[in-house]
Amino acid sequence: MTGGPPTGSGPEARTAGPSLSRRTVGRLPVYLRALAALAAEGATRVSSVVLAERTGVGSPLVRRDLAGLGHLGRPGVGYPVGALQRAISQVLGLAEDQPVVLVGAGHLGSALAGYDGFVERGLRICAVLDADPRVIGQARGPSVVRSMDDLEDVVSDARARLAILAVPADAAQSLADRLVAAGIQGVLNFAPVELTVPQGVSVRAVDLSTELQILAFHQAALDEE
Amino acid sequence: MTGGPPTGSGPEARTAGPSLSRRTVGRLPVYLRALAALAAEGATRVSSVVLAERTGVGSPLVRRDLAGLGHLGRPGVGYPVGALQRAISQVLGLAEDQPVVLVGAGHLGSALAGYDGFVERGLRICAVLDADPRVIGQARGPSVVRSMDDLEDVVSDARARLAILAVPADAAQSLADRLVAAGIQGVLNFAPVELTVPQGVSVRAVDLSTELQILAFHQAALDEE
DNA sequence: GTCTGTGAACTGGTTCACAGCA
DNA sequence: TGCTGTGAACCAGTTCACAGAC
Repeated sequence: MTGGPPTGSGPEARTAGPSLSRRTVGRLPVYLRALAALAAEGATRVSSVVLAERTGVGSPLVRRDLAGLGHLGRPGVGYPVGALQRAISQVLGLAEDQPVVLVGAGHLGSALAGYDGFVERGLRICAVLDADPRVIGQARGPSVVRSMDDLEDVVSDARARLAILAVPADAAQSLADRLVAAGIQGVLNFAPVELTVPQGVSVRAVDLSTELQILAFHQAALDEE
Repeated sequence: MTGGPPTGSGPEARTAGPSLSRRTVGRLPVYLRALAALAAEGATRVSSVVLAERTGVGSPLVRRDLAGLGHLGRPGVGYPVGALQRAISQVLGLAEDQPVVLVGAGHLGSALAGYDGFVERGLRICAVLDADPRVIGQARGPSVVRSMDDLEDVVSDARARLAILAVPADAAQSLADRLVAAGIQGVLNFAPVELTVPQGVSVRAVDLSTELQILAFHQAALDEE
């Protein structure tokens, strides 16, 4: 996980500051995933201990995180699964579907375009763009690849605020600039470069090579004993 | 991020404990990436301030992290780029190539198989496996897809310790069990489920949906002002 | 008895500020 | 003068432990 500087004033600068820390926000989607599984199993209530087991988080921390969402839990009973799902979705801004522009229709972009997990959680890929004329017009998941020239139009037509960058490293910065100029406020970057963006725009970086290297360390550490 | 308990006694329990903290290890690959770029530009020395600018990390922290690798920096001069690259690769266990087994040859697996970034940093995909008979025998990057039945053979033949799981959620846990039984010590998991593994095995999770949801929060937070 | 929410203690990680080497 | 390495101060985040609701 890299993630760079989240770029944007601290979470405490908000009205009636719910004071959800960076780290807490990072765990909310994890809870959401576990809650979806519990709901599918028919559970209607869940305790902090069960949620801890399902997520690997530690029950005191689960309680502290969830307490920040408002008084949803009932002592002696637990948390209502449905209400908790709604509360987390609300806080994450996923109460209604959020359009996402996917830039890059290579292998990785194609994988993302076809990923079911997004739409289930309020994220909808509203367009797929690529610069290669040979792939324009082809289907990628439910979308059809459009020309990179349409970037600005696509962003403003869909009123998208989130974008995924799945392009080669050398194209990433200039595309990020165009996305931001078009109104994008959050970029999920898969290119192995550090993006520079203005204040108020947030970037999260997923560098596959970085993740593997971190794993390699643990393995190397094991050896050394 | 998730990643579960790094499983294994603390980093300080090692011989001549270099005491690299979890967070520091997570930043080392980021430095490595910046150093590769600097080397490509012909730089032979770099200061903590420049490295900070290139990575977004903050120069005091860069110095503290690098100090943990041994006395590589020269006051008034900076750090030698090549030596720093070697030192980090060494610590990460990437001094010589590390074989990685890729499980799953769907869209995501195919993207990973063709990703150049791995081999440049000491990670080599040594085999690609899939359960679907229709894709067995097809090329994925430089590899040919083999049957999932070969999993145990592939792991032991290559003496692989690292694996990437890019399979549907419902297949992930049982494949993880097989990988671990075959000798894998680190798993990079792309399936949106929490894996359970024995002590001594480390897991890092990359959940694409989770990343986007975190971004969505920042964007939602902006609105609220 | 069970389980939440939270003050208080604690841990680890980051920044500061500066001593010392080139 | 420029820059590293590091003790000391600082801060965020986590765990502990328990009061109080059910």
